[in-house]
Amino acid sequence: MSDRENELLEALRVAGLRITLQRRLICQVLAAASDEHLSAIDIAERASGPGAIDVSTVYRTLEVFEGLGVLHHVHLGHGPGIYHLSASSDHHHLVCEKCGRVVDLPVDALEQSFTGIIRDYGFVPDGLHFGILGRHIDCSVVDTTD
Amino acid sequence: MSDRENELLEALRVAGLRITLQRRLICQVLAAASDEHLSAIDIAERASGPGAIDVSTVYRTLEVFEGLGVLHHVHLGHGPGIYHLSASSDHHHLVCEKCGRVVDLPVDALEQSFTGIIRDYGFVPDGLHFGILGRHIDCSVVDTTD
DNA sequence: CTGATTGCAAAAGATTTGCAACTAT
DNA sequence: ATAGTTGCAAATCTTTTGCAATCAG
Repeated sequence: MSDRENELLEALRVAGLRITLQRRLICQVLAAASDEHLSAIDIAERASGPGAIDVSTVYRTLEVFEGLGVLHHVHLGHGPGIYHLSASSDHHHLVCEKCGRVVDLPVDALEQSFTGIIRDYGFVPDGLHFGILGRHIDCSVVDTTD
Repeated sequence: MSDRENELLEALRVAGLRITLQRRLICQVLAAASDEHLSAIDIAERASGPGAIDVSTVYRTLEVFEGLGVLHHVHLGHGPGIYHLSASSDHHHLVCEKCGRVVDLPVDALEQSFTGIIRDYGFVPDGLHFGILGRHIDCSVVDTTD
């Protein structure tokens, strides 16, 4: 059992919540996929073959983990939200509207501009919860598809 | 009839599309609400009392206007997309996750940081299509609600 | 006239919820 | 034992789509 997986289960224990088979499986999937962008349905399918854990259970479990602060979800454009272990969430997502690829952007890369916004607008961007949409340079050339 | 309203109708004419009563009404609503954040359903309701124009018609009409480049929609967090006349869309939306208020942010305010991202990541953020979530300073103080 | 447009109803996709059965502690 | 969890089915919400009827040009 990986460290990350154990961390998640430990968070449940500390909170006095129950550790069920379904939760174990979900933890495994999350820990194994820390660099991927998984939707709740992806997680349900990976957790033990297609359909084995009900999506409602997955949503409820993910909600619990978010409440414990060990998980976040982000929205990368249209389509389902995607889930991330907290420690691997400290980056923004640059989502290309053309090709769909996602580039990770370390938080500090935007920090300076955000400082200006905080000063001038009294607003603290979270930035981790929604992707930043745009286009790769390669995808920015002449384009009649949209 | 306002200038903006006329512009929208003119865009339809130029494209050889038809000007129907429903489209006229939708144009009126859009022109009158250029500073508001309206969802498709808001627009349907305002267009002529509750339920008078079918939402599917509203969605199709808004889609046409987006295709003509005179309208954009943005996503400000969860919930429905909101629609904006193009000329009034040249700002980003700072959406407070706590109080829900939206602060408009001129594009140039983020331009500099985006320049850095373009250079370092080969990525051109669009930024206008999704809101930037975060919190007002006032809403950032101790908070146990999430 | 004729194709563009509409309304209605139904579908789709993501997420949430009610509830009875089940299980970890 | 009992409160937390699960699966299932149904509901919700936003948006899309099929289709026959209607209407603008």
